Amino acid sequence: MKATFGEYIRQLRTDKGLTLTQLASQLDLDSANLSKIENGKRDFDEKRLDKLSIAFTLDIDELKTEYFGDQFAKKMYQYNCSPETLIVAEEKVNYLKSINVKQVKIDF
Amino acid sequence: MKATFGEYIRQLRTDKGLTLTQLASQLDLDSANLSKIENGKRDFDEKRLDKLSIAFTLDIDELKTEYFGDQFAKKMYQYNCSPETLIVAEEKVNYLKSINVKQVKIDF
DNA sequence: TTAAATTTGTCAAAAATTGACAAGTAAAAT
DNA sequence: ATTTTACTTGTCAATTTTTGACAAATTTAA
Repeated sequence: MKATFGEYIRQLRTDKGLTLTQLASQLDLDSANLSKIENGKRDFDEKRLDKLSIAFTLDIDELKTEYFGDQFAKKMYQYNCSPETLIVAEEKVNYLKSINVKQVKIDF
Repeated sequence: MKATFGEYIRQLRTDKGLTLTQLASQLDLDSANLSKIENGKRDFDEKRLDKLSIAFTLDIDELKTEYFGDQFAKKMYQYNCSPETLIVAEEKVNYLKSINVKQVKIDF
């Protein structure tokens, strides 16, 4: 899956033979705005990820991976970030987890 | 460098023997807000990255790497994203670059 | 114990995102 | 051909989020 998140949704939708209006209603969204989302002119709101996963019986974690991967990619592209950014991100996630573990251990 | 972006700034600042007020003024920022940034209670605004790079004679690209790496890590931690997210992000950056190249070639 | 440095709370202003609708174009069905 | 359906685009007020600013602690160190 290399496409943008918008292209991904469009693929899912057309594969299932749904119109914008049909899917939009399942997502509690205006069809005009869904069109913009699919065309990369608006962001998909993360609070609708669960509805999207239900609409297409997708695993929510895979969906989050697609969604946040897309978000990060857009930022990196926009700001011309080096690939190193992602390695740093990985280190920092681990760092955050490690200090949280400490916190939890201290708290109890 | 595993620390958060806030911890990173604090390190730079104290190493140079600057007070919050002194650095804040270089960044055109309130010292109270800089304190919050260092303590992870507010976000550093990306529009000040250039001022930060000047204040500490840092390479702007390294700084961006730290900054966006931190942003991504926070999101991933917050939403409990799988490490796979970063791989997807990398693929999608390449995808965005590839379609942009096409565009450019078509445009001229 | 006084002064400087840092932290925390609050809130209005500014900025960004969202929802909604109107008006357009494109595609298809009749 | 023309009507209907699907999709796209533009706009804007409303909501939400972020920011700047200041007052009032608390902590640290002279």
